Amino acid sequence: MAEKRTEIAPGRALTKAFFARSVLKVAPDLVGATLLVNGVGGIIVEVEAYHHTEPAAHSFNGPTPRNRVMFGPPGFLYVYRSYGIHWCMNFVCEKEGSASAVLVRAIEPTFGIAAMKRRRGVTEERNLCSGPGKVCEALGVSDKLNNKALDAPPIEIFARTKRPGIASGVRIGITKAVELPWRYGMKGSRFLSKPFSDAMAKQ
DNA sequence: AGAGAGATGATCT
DNA sequence: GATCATCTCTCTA
Repeated sequence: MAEKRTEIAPGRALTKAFFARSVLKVAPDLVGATLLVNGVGGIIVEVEAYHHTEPAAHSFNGPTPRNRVMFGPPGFLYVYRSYGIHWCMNFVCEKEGSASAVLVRAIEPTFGIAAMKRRRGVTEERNLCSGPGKVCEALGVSDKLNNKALDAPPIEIFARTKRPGIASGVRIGITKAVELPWRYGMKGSRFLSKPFSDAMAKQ
């Protein structure tokens, strides 16, 4: 039988103004948007918000060489090395100095699936982009894209055309501010890094 | 299906 | 020297 796919088409291209809002508004608004890097990517199904006022954020202790992009204007990409092995990508939000960002945690692959399979070394689509490190490997994101504008090549982000059901819950893999429910995802998606518990789910 | 451990290196104390 | 916004493999069930 045919596999169920999300029925959200790419809408208009997002510009920096989209990101110049509260990170807690931008994050859920990104669920359902389409992210492409050099034409490869798909529908964002899971993100997390980080803000310099809470200790889980890289910006919590002020600017450093690594996190300086977070302290700049919104609409730029922050890429960092995770556990010495993986890359993770973030969209800088709010206003200059706010040092807030949205971590891209999972994508439903729709464009360039063959390239993603080759880069990841796996064939199962559910395993291509179901985690922040996997997303960057599949989309070819590394520190070379750090500080790149989100509305210019090689990055394209398109608004969603309809609002999906949004689930929220606590963030994954962190040791500080573990109680904040700043993880957002598409309800019922098969491409999440981890399911949302029903208790935390909301419209 | 869930738990545990190893890989691997930049960043910061 | 410790920490870490992760992933994959192996082991037990």
